[in-house]
Amino acid sequence: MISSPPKPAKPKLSTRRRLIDATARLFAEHGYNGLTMRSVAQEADANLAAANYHFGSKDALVLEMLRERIQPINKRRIALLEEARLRNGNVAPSAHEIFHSLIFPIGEEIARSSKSRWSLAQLVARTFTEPVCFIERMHQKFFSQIAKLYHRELSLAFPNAPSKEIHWHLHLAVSSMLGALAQHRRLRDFTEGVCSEEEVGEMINRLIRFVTHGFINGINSSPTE
Amino acid sequence: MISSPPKPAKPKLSTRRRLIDATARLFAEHGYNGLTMRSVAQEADANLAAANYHFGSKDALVLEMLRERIQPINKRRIALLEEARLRNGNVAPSAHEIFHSLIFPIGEEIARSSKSRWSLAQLVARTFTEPVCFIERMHQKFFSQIAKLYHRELSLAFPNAPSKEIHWHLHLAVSSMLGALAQHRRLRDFTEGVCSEEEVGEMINRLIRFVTHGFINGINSSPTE
DNA sequence: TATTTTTTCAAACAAGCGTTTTAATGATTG
DNA sequence: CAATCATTAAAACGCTTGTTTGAAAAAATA
Repeated sequence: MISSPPKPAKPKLSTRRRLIDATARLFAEHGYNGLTMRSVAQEADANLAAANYHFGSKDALVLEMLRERIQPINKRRIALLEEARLRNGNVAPSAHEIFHSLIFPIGEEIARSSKSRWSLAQLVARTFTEPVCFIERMHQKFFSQIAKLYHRELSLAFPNAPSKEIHWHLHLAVSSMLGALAQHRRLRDFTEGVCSEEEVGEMINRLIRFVTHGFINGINSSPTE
Repeated sequence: MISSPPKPAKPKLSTRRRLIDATARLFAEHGYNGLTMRSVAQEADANLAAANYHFGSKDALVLEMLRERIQPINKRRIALLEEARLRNGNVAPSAHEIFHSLIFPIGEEIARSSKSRWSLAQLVARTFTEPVCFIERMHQKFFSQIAKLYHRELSLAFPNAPSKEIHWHLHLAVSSMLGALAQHRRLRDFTEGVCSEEEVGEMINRLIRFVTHGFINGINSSPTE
């Protein structure tokens, strides 16, 4: 017999919290159009009207979920860039440091969200793939400035490379990152069971090396003026 | 005055043909869930019931469209591999030749489909991103064998590399390819107008170089035994 | 031309969607 | 305790979805 209260296992989170978490899971799995208010309500163990009460609409709910999930990643990116700059004594960070700061924070967040580890990977990837226009707008708002930042940073690391080449290969690097995140759940199938989705850290490290090398060699084998 | 018939501009294609083409456009743009039978009928200038009459269901329609679009690409891939092998006198193709054969056929198909050039890029990418389970099954059917083929080919090109490393980096290369295809339509926005989506050939060539370098350096900076 | 088969069309079907409404509940404050 | 507020709950709204129906039109066959 235990003296603890009969229901200690469920310190039930707020409805709002459960709705956002459920939205994240379902959006990652089924995309915007495949996510329904009813499925969210069921997954969150809440009433159908709760989501509309707390957020106003489906759009606003998804938008809030995305904001909450993506902003800390971007802040961490900027922090890692600063860190590298300080470590080098105000010398421009290397390509590897730059792409580490871009990709590593995602790995950290995936590791933090212990349950259904790689759902965040899919969520980030879906943000870029979903055709819904408001996501594009949000994405532009959230990511256009950080894209400019990385272009500046890479221009410092490769002062001889033309701006257009940096644009091209940064685009390829970001696309590769998103592709790898989106495809991660298929890793086991694709590799016939040899590689496992559990090895998220492995994936992140290999991915950083992969895009770094792709970027450097791409830049170097292009016209330098 | 011309002797040709009064309506030479519209040698109207068969309803079936128009339905498949419309499905391809709308699937690429809006994904499976965003594609509706009514939108297909309107885009194809056909009756709502026509699609169900010719294909039986929405699933079957999309499946047939995907089969028709993807199979020629895979055949071309295998042909290019054969070509490279013959050119080298039965010596294993290089990494660049291998990834060229993987990616170049997509560029060819994009160039062939003159109208709305990059919609095929999005279509191929969406095949891998869409959560609909039957697409996953189809994808497995269409792509698992070709994945094995490329793993074999790369094992010959890098005889000292462990099989698992090849699996990892082939997965990254394919993911990068899909990511680049999916993100291609954002190229102009992402690069602040510096790069244009029109330069499909540019993109394909850079992409081939990018993943080749990423793969080679990734393999070489891994344990070799 | 007559007959059979194939294809088109408008209309309707049940099911699922996001959202709204109205009432009941719970918590907070005076 | 009473009163005010925030939250939950069930039911319904109008709309869109994929699919089916039955008759009209077109094409093919004899």
